Amino acid sequence: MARNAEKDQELRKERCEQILGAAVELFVKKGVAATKISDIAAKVGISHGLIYNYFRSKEEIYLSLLDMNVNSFQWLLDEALAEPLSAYDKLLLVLEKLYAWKWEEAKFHYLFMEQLLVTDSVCEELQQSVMTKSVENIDRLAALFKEAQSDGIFMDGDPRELAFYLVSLTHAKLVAKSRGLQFGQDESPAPIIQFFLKRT
Amino acid sequence: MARNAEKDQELRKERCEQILGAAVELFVKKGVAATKISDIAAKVGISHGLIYNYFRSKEEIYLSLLDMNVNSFQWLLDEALAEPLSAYDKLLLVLEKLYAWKWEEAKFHYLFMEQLLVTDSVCEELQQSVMTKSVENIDRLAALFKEAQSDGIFMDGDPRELAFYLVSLTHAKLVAKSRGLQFGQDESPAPIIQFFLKRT
Amino acid sequence: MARNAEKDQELRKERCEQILGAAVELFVKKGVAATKISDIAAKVGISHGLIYNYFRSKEEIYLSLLDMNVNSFQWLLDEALAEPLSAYDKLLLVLEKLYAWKWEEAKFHYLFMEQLLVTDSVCEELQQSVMTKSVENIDRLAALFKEAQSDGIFMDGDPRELAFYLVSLTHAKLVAKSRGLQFGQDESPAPIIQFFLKRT
Amino acid sequence: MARNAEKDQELRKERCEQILGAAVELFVKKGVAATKISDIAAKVGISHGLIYNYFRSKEEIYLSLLDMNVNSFQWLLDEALAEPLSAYDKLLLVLEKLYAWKWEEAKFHYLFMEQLLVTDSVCEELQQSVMTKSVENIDRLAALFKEAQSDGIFMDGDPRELAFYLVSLTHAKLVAKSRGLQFGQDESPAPIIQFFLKRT
DNA sequence: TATGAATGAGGTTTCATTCAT
DNA sequence: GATGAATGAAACCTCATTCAT
Repeated sequence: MARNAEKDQELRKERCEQILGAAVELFVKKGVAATKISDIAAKVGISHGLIYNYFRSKEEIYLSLLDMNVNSFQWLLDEALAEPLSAYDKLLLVLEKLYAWKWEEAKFHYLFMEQLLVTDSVCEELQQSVMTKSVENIDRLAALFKEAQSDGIFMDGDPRELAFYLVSLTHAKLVAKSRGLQFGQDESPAPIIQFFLKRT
Repeated sequence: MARNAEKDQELRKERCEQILGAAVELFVKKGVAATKISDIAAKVGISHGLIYNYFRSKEEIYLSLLDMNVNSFQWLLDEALAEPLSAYDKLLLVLEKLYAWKWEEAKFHYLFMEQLLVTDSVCEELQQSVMTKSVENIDRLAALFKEAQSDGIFMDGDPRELAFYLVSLTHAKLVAKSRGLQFGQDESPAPIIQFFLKRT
Repeated sequence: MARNAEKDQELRKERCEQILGAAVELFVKKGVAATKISDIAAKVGISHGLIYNYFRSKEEIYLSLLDMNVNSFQWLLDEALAEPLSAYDKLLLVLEKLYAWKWEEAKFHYLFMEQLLVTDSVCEELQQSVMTKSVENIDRLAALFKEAQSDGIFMDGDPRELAFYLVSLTHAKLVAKSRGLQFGQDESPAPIIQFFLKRT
Repeated sequence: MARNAEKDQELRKERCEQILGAAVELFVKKGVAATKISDIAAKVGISHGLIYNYFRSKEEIYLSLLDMNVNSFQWLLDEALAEPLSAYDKLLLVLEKLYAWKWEEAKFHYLFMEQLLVTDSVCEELQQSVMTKSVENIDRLAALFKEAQSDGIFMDGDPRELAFYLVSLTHAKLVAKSRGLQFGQDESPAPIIQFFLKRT
């Protein structure tokens, strides 16, 4: 009995993840409004009605993804910052972790970050909550930049601005990769760091 | 009695522009699918029915914007390249022109460039035509980078990759600006060029 | 002044006829509901707005046509019956006159007769009035048939039924002709009469 | 848990038939353009949205009916021709079968036959396909007429023309019946054949 | 749990009609 | 008289969501 219930829970969680995975892919490709519940269901291979056993609405799927995504970025930072490394190496680590994200996750993150403040598609309170976390994340990145600047290896400039550019460039590299417009030979995002090195 | 035909034509063109202006703003803010024809009409201050005197469908509005936008970028490059300047200064000029775009136009351009290859929302032939132009544009930018590299002042690297990053960074600066997250003090995009300077 | 007013009246009448002519053609070809006011205007070569200087509504155009058409059939019968001919020859004359109608007029007449009783597209009172005339017309034709039967040359049978068949066959011949499916060699509808001759 | 797949399929087919039945009735009564999807839905007793679970558009409903109808006429001929009867008796059988059609089906057939060549409402290819079948059908009827003529009992004349008249007269009798304008006493369409008998 | 028929709010689009010019 | 921009009611169609099975 308990075993079954436990197993059920696991299956349930797996289904949820399948649904979210399909959804993020479609949301990124076509936009939230243009993605139909039945598209998601078809991608997972279930009937559209079944989606509602796992999520109350399309909105809820979107909000789940949003939340997961911001938290995911937060964890990524947590992990990198916890390492006993120099600021420069921590930044490198962040880059690599970001770059290792599934493309859709990364894209979703970026699109979402961009649209958060302009859009009225997200309810106020959530917007606040996610925005807060988002700004916190940027600030922690900025703190890293500041540290790397005082180490004398990074270029001058507003650390928050530079942090934002780092995310943008990583995103651009991901976009290029996803397009098959692979520039350069290497799979690593490390060269992006070079943009921020001090000129003599 | 017929009205003044010439004036009519002018008014018609003006209405088209009003509609396109409202549309690009909303498309950028909420996405094409989430933008209602009646939203556009309301923004212009006309009835939804009137939109259809000027465009056959929402799709046609989108395609018009697409075409205008790619051409607009092309013209921008044409103008900058025609100047009797060094590669570096031409790049600076491109940056300034890009930055002087209306925010929505720039955003639309970027979003579109990103989604062009991933999406199936644009009909094949148009996609081809716009894609061709888009790639041409990047290539012309890349040629400028190459020139600046051989002048010895720019960093090494695939010129097309760098060109893509230039556009991305400009876009990022625009996004930041539109958010009111103005980093730094200056309105000029010139500092972006510094990212690409050679390190010693 | 008076001259001008008179001339104006004439021009006005001409325009009305142009409009009605275009309308009947389109109504027959595509049905009333599928015919747009702007279709009619385009066929006449005027702007759609101008139609409303001559008719209050699309409905009014339809009703005008209806009225004209029923009256036209009535006149046709009046003329044929007024001739000093045998019943048989009068019928022949009716046939020829019917056949000489413009195709659209004939088609409109037939379609209308068919639909009158089944449809709810025509307001009650008009339906009554036109129906009355229509039945009168059939009855006068039937009287002719009866006369021809008592002359001993026509087949037996309910005269009204036979009269209805006469109209149907004429219509069928017109349809065939309009299709370019001309059967037989002759342009005359006279052979139709032979269907009704007595067998020995 | 999935429901019984077979039963589902059956229910689905039934719904389709309900919809088509309601549609043909309304199309015949008011014309395709004047028939609203919600009219059809209301007649079936379902919501308008449900129609689109079974047909992609109003056009598709119309095309389905068209196809069914032409095929239905073809089958009717097949059956009659397969009987070991004289040409005359086969014609009689065709008449009876035609007359036994549901009124709407017959009316639709006739209206459609009439409008096929005049209209531009049907897409070219389908028009070709249906037209071909339609002409084939008329030709097979005509062959019967020819046979009956050589048996010496039928009047002279182009067999295709006579075949077309046969259909027209049957249709006229059906119209008369549907109107409650029952002429004569009998329910049988047989007397129509007498029109085509040879005169001495 | 799983399905897909069913609903209906809401979007897109059409077009009869009006009206300023 | 003549035009065509403008309106808005009403049609078509979509799709999130519910629910019987």
